Amino acid sequence: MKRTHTCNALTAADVGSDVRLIGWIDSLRDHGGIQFIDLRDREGLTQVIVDPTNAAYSGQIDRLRPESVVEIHGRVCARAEADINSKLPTGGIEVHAENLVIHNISETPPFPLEDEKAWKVNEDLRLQYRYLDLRRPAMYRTLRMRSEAAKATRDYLAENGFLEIETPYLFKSTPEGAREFLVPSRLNPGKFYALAQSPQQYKQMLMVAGVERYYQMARCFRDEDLRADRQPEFTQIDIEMSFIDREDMYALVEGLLARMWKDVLGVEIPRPFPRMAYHDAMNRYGVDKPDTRFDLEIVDLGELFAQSDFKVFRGVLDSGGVVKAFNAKGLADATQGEMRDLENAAKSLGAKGLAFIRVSAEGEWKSPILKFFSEAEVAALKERLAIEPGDLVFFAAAEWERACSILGRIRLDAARLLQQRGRLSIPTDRYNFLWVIDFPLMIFEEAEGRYVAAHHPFTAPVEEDADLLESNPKAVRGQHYDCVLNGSEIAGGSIRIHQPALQRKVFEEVLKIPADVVEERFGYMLRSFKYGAPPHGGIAFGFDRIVSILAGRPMIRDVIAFPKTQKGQDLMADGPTAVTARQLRDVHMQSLPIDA
RNA sequence: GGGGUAGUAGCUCAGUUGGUUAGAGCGCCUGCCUGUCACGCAGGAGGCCGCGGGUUCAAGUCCCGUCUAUCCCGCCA
Repeated sequence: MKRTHTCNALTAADVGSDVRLIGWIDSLRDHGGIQFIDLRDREGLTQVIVDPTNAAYSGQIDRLRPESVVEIHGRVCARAEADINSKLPTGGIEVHAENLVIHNISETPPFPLEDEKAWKVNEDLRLQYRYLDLRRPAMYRTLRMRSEAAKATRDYLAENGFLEIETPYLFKSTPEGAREFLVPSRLNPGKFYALAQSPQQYKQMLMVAGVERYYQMARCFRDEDLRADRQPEFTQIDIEMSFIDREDMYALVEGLLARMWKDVLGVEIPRPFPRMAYHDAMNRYGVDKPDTRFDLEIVDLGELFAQSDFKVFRGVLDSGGVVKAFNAKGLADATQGEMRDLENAAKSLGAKGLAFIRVSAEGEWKSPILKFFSEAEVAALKERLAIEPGDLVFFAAAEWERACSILGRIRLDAARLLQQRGRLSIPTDRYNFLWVIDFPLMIFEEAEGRYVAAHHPFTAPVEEDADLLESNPKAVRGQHYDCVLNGSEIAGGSIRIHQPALQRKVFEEVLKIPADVVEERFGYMLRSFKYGAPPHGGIAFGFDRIVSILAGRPMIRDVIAFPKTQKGQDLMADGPTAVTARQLRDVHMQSLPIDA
């Protein structure tokens, strides 16, 4: 080994020993007659004393630059009392260099590598030089947390009898779900693989195969537009179990998350997790992944305005819609710009406008719609929404789901504004895990004029609802469950259908997929179910999202070693690229002009 | 596909109603310095103001287009 110790290892106990250290020059302080080098490796920093008169290396030290890699041979010395640096674990000692080997002189880095400065650097530059970005302690820390989270996962699942099994990334195209990355087949001219968007079908086949307990840290590929929390390739903790029901899955998952939080953060999380029905989540928080760390809950005003003279509200109610509101407590001083942003956000979700009541510090109500309310309605609003001076109340009147979504979005935006004003605190070290359950199995897709699976077509209906499959599909609840943490969906799964007849019925009669298409896409699956498919169910965790929450980073790019940009580019290696005509010919493809 | 934000020195940014030679901090280079740890001091170099077009006597600044990054909507069974 080139080193005897890491740069975080030496303490007063090592004084007098001869050591070899190797690492990067974190900083270089030249005082003329004496020079200080902070030598850095992934573990920490050690101060090295360089004597410019030392003939063993005096000819070389002028070449030293920050980020160069050097090997130091020297003796550990105690620092004088006044020179001790209490900010460093190694601050009580320093290494006096007796010899120095320069392994690599570094050019000046294109951006500062100090954590506090680097976070402000343009991300495209950091991505282009990702190997330098990752050298920063904060980035190394997230990589390490990710590794620890993966290890906790493997430890826990292995202890619970799970087998880690790899499934193919090269799968066949199943255009039912997300857009896929296509891979041309050289050996099968004109045919294509698709990169797996998830191991869903394989893991169910493993259950038919009698594996009983499967998991995998699976890479998944989806060719959809990206977001701060979405990458074209991402990692799932993919789990499937046989002979279980929903309660077994909740217990397993709660145990796994508790283990991760314990092993990575040293935090005990309370169990069992609370549960909330999808309808309650939408009604109270306006989303299916509520952040329950703060209130600002939505209130239904249907009864209040059922007989109202205010035509806008009354009309929506009469046509089957809802009227809802929530009190953004203490936000009456929202600026015009902020109100405009909120209204635009509401409009982007299909609102016609964003009605509000602003209550001044003196208690005066100001609102464009106030004149339409009766005195009784005003009094009732005040009571239902606990309206006080300084409050700002938002309304939505629309069909149920739209009204919920609009206020759900405004609720989150309002919370952010309240946070900026210091009137609402949403602790980042609070972990509100939550099960969202009782999702509808199917939703009616207006554009296609048919029902589509809300989750995926393999989800089993809740048993007592199964009779409604044909008569009233939208009333059927699925045995689907989402695990939500602080407003992020971190896992989702379901108990699956394991009887071939029911699965075929869902495909053909409910989802209206033609029989020949069902046979082509899912024929093998239906066939397998005829040979004794066990009852089974599973779940998949968004591993990148979990790690980003553990690490306290707002975007998953920060917890992926080599992420892609919003346009799917790898700025470091510079992909994707064009390929040669020869490569295309090999896979029986031809490149056409873009506008052809 | 749509909407927003940003792009000025290696990095982070300032640049007023369009007006002389485009600035600051950090970094970089040179020199000095034996106790610093974001060392200090003195001096210096460094600019296609993203790119293309337009308006104007005059554009970093105004207009149009375009590229890149980013945030959001659609999309993500």
